[in-house]
Amino acid sequence: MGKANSSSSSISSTNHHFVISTSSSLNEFNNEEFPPNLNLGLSISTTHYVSSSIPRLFLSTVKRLKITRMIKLERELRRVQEENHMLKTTLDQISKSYSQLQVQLFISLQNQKPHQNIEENIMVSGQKRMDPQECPKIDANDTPVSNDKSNQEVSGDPHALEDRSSSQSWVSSSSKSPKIEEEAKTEEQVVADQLPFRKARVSVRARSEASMISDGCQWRKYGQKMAKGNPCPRAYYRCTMAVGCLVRKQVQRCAQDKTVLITTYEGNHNHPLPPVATAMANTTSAAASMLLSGSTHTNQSLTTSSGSYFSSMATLSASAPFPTITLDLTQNPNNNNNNNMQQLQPRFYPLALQHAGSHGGSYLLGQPLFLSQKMVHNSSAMPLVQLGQRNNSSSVVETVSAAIASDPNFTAALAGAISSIIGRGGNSNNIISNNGSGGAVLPESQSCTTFSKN
DNA sequence: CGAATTTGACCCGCGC
DNA sequence: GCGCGGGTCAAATTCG
Repeated sequence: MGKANSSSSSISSTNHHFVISTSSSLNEFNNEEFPPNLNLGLSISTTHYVSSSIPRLFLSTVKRLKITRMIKLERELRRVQEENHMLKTTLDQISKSYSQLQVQLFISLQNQKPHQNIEENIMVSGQKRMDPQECPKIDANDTPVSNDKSNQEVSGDPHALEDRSSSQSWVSSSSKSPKIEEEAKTEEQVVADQLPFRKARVSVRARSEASMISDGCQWRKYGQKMAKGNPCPRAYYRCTMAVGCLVRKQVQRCAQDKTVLITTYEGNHNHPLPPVATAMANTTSAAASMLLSGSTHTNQSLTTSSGSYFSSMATLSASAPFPTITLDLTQNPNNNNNNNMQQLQPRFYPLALQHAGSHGGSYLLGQPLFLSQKMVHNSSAMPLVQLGQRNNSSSVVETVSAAIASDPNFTAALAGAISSIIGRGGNSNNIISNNGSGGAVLPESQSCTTFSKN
């Protein structure tokens, strides 16, 4: 500013004091966007007193000019702050929309080959297709292992998102080949560029007597520890289906109800998964995606509509250390006053699970879908997809995609996905058999599949 | 004998 | 800085 301006400001008699306490918005403006005068005005953040030696008339004139100027600056500042606030809000919304679109895109891509055989294994969300040599063990799991769901969960969108956010450590510590490592790194970079560094987890709680529920993947135990607050030890497993697979899981019995087995998955598979696992992965990935894209909002409870099988709620926790999705399916479905639900009981289990502890002998299936969810983000409850609907043609992916597309509320998306699973009943990929009524028959023991927070 | 599991030691982050 | 707890490593052990 010119000399005149400088002098005028220096003789200001006002006690005008610019406080730029919430200057974050201002900082975002380029200097060029700022009127030169504004910069000057803001720079004068201290009170300036009048010199008594200056003629009174001149002083009042200067004072008036100064006050006028200050008022203008204040208005400008207010306007800029409001504009900045609006821009931030808009950016926020765009970011969320972008995340959701990413999920949908991924799901759509996967959906192009939804019902292929294992030989045509689909790369898990956003993951590259592996060379047969890189994943020699994959064919082994022709058994329609249901735990795919766990895998899927890990490998699905959650992977896409989680992996990107969490795989770095896994990759770096793994013994994968340089080629794989490079590819994985690329994916990670993509994710890292797109998402904040967060690590999502998806847990599965199953009511089972077995020590572990098979999920279609091959796991190797690498540790066991006693966790605080739980008399039951926690076992640590890593996926061995492919070299350098980033997925790990923890298995522990619920302290309150030892019949409930809690399996927590983390990371994305870097190899193809059995179709069933892939389908589930899509569902869980959608959940994780929503979780990750929702940022840290306040926890919210969501009660499903009365017409669906989902009587309780799912829980998504974005709180540290890891955002986790919790789906509690262990509750007794009979408590649900849904007629359809009871009709399916007690023999229909949407999620095929295999008792790993029994060496793959018997399969555990989740009880009739019984979801409990708490949503972290979006509060608006979306109408749930009726589980009673038995659209065999709709895949989990499709359902989830549609649900997410119509509303970001994950609860609904998950509900739709699971409902489609039920609807498919005796999918060839499932171990469970179709009893003709669209439900899967559960042999012997019953288990609940639950996604829970660790 | 090789692969998988067990288990104590170690590392790291976090709270006090 | 120290202790605690979660997670991982790796040698020892077990299993097929």
